[in-house]
Amino acid sequence: MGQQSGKRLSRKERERREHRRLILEAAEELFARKGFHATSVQEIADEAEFSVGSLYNLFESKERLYHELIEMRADQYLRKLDQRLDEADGPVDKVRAAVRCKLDFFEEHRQFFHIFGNFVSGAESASPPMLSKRCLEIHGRIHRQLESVFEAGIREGIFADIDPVLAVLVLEGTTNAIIGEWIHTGARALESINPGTVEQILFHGLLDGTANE
Amino acid sequence: MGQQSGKRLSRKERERREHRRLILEAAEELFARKGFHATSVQEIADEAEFSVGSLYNLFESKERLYHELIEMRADQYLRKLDQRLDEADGPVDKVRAAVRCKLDFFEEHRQFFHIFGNFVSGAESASPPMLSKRCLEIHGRIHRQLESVFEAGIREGIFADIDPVLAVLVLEGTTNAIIGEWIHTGARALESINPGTVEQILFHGLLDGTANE
DNA sequence: GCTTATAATGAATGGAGGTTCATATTATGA
DNA sequence: TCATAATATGAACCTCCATTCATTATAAGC
Repeated sequence: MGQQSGKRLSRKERERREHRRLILEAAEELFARKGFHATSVQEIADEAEFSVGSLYNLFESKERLYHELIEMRADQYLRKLDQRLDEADGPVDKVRAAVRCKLDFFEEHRQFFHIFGNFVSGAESASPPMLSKRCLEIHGRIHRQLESVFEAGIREGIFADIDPVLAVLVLEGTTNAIIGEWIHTGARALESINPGTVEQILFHGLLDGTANE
Repeated sequence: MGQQSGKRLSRKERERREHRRLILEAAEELFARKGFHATSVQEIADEAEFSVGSLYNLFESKERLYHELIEMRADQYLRKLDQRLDEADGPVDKVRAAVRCKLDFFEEHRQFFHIFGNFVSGAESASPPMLSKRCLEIHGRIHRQLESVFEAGIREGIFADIDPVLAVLVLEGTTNAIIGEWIHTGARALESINPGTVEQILFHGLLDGTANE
């Protein structure tokens, strides 16, 4: 009985995963709207149309559920970023790709930005129980990916000779602020903000290129 | 008895304020380290060496205490920013002043960054009970101040013709990311990050000025 | 010193919510 | 159809606090 070999999963296992997915989605919605502490397990279960007990059959604890949610999205994002970077040619295009990738991702997972936001600000030890090892690792990988793009660009003389770590921070900080504002003002889609303008600023800065000082 | 006219406060009143200050400081330390929900009123009282009851004589509720703390720092920051902007001459210098002001402020109130971070990411409705009206108003004022700097700069042809709102977001996002990283890595002081470099990037962008495309 | 007003105290209260587990339900297979 | 295993359920349990308030300590006025 049971455990199929290789790819194929038993119906049981497929159902289990589907149920987990449903609960994770319900949780995302609630965590995003009300935060970790203000969301009760009962509410999550209700929203997903399961009992509390079932939820606890699928997840070890509320905290673990929270972590798995973040890990899921972080993984998803990392995969998307890797792919887009791979498709792009040359440092400038790769930076463009990274910006678009992030905007696209958070347009699709708008709610997640509220959750993600908690660890933007370096709030590791904060209330929603600190990120899991796994998350920090993904975060590190994303940064390293981007750093290497800048390193390449600097080597090729395309980017100014700036600490790549700083460059990544500027990239991340800028996109975060823009996404935050965009979500905050409830704009329907990111059309309202032209990604080209963002890139324009990132690449050329705020000063008028024609004038001086 | 009591209520002095004009400036002079009764000893009672002065003590009252001093006690409030002590509690706010203790609360800042704890909220920053553990977040709003994970910090108990008992702990705050202990840290400040008061009884829980006394704390409740001085503050209406835990939530109000939290809000007053944020309002206090936000006020402080707004005053500092106004002053620095006033002292600076011309748009470029004013932007420089704004960057330095922020770096200075969070170097002095490092802990507060963790609390502040919660609302950077547009997490208005999140767990630490949504910002007070007052806070949002201060936040708005800060942004408007900066926007007007950019507007002036654009009018004078010094800055590129970019939506001032966007320019402010870039400024805020960049500095947030840098301060976050700086605190995160536990650097002793902001010397480790040269503000000049930050300004360099903000003004001139990431591309090498000498090369092209 | 005595009386009264003012402030400080911390044990008791009440409510909220994470987790468990005895029971009920459904699926499986003979 | 019945016996057995696997799942689902939600009420009860237990812990943790925010808040209150009767009591005690302190200060002010006489």
